Amino acid sequence: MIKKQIADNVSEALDKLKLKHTKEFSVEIPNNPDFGDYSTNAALMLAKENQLTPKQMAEKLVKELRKNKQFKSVEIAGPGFINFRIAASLYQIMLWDIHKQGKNFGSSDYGKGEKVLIEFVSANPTGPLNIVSARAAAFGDTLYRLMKKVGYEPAREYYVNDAGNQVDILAESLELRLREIQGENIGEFPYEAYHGEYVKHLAQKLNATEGVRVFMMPEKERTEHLKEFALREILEMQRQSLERFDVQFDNWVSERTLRQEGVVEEVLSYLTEANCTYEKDDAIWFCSTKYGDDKDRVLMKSDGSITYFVPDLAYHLTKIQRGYTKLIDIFGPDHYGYVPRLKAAFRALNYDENILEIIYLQQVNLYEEGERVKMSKRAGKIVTMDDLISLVGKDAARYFFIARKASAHLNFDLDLALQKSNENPVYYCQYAHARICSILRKARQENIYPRYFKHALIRKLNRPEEMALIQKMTALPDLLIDIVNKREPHLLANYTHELCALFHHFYNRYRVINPKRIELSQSRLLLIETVKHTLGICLDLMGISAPEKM
RNA sequence: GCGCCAGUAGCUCAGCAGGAUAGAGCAGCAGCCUUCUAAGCUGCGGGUCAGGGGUUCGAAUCCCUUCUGGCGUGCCA
Repeated sequence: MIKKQIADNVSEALDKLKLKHTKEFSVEIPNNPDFGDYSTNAALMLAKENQLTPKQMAEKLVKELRKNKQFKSVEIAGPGFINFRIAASLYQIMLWDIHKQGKNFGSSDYGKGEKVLIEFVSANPTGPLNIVSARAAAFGDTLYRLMKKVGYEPAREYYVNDAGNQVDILAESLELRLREIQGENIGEFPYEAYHGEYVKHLAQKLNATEGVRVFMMPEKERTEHLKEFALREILEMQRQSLERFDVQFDNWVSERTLRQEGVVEEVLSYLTEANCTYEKDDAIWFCSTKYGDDKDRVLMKSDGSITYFVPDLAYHLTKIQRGYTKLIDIFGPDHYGYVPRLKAAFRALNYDENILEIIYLQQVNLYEEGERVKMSKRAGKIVTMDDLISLVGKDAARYFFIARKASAHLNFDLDLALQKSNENPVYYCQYAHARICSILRKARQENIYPRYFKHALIRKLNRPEEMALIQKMTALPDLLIDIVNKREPHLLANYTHELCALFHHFYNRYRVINPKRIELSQSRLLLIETVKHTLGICLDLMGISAPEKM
């Protein structure tokens, strides 16, 4: 809010002084408070084009800018930075403005209602969700919340790969376990099959309800039946895990359904019409090399079955047909090699490939007693999303996942998370919120309320710690837009932590409630209530609860 | 081999569309509860921003290069 105002002030000053300004300059909050509340590099950036030295340039600007009463001071520093100190009165007005906005603070129409489809998690329906899925869930959901906040119309979608090879293997695994339960000697459990305990549980459940009846069906029917059962159960399991994580999807799209609707044939015909398929070695290929991929890709295998790529491409095309103008896919690191062919297909079919945006999440490594935990899905030896939530709780897990940027590997120390102590930074933020609530409760008991706006009242606020809190809060609306543009929700975690730090400093320095100084108390209550709203907004965007008490 | 991601304090990581003295948490040491929540605060120590070149008023940030680690490179999904 204030940044933009200052930038406008500088532009006005430049116009008045008839100085050129073709290059962009920035307004920043300096890390060193000695350099003021805000600072601009305008003189450094624009000196050259005006044939002045940065210092001369800065002097002219400063003279003009000092006429503005919102600035307590405007100084030149270093090689030609212009440093501003903001008058307390401006901060006071800002505070009131933020307070009035309540839960809407930070909301904007920046996205102009653009329809964005965020696809994430989309794990194979062959087992419980793992840690990477948990990371994807936290990341995708927070991105969704952020985009909504700044005026996009986003939707969350989960693509269910319920038609491929893997599901067949799942059905076979289930059948073997079922035979085992019924006393049959199945020999050694096949290497490729799913070894996880959950398959046994599913088999037990099926055995309890249907028993040997399963084996009275003809083989084909039986396989279908087992598949249906396993898919239903596992999807429900995944849905519940996500719910525990406070992640909901607007839409679950089934690959099988898509196939039944004939999209596979449709896509193949599109690609054929576009003249980019050919036959070789009994298979049908897509010449993706022509469109930037590093090798051609098989569409239909020599056994007549279709590759994963075809229905997935079809699925992406339905997103466009459904009116989305931005498609964001959140992928794990194992999909790197996959994206060029998807982009190639977009190009081949004359869609703007820039509609499709991929965010790669790097892998998550778990550490236990300083050792990396080795996991193997095949062997059924994995730490699941549910395990993690049970272990560290939803709030902590979400915070951990969001606090690291997507492109960085994430080392998750289980011992540390297990300790459930103050080592976990999420408590730091939640504690600030609970603390504020506690003060507000106390104030109510003493019949002191923050509600009423009076100039005399907010003018009581002038301490550096108070100004710092207000300054931090005013930065939120721009920050949210910046975060969305960069697709980097971890910046929100940083911000939240910083805001809380400012509050804890303030708290330790000053008393809020002081019956002898009612107006000061009221003004500080107004301040901390505003911090509470702001903090609540941040936590909510991350899907972390904001406790009233701890 | 090629591609992607990473290398910043003892550990985990911020900072990177160039900006002033590189930050936080944890770990270590020393303090702060008769007053609104000590899951907090204050102070101290801790760095060749992997190495080397370059671009410029200025580089952790941009370019080139070397080294190290991870991942990817299926007629799997």
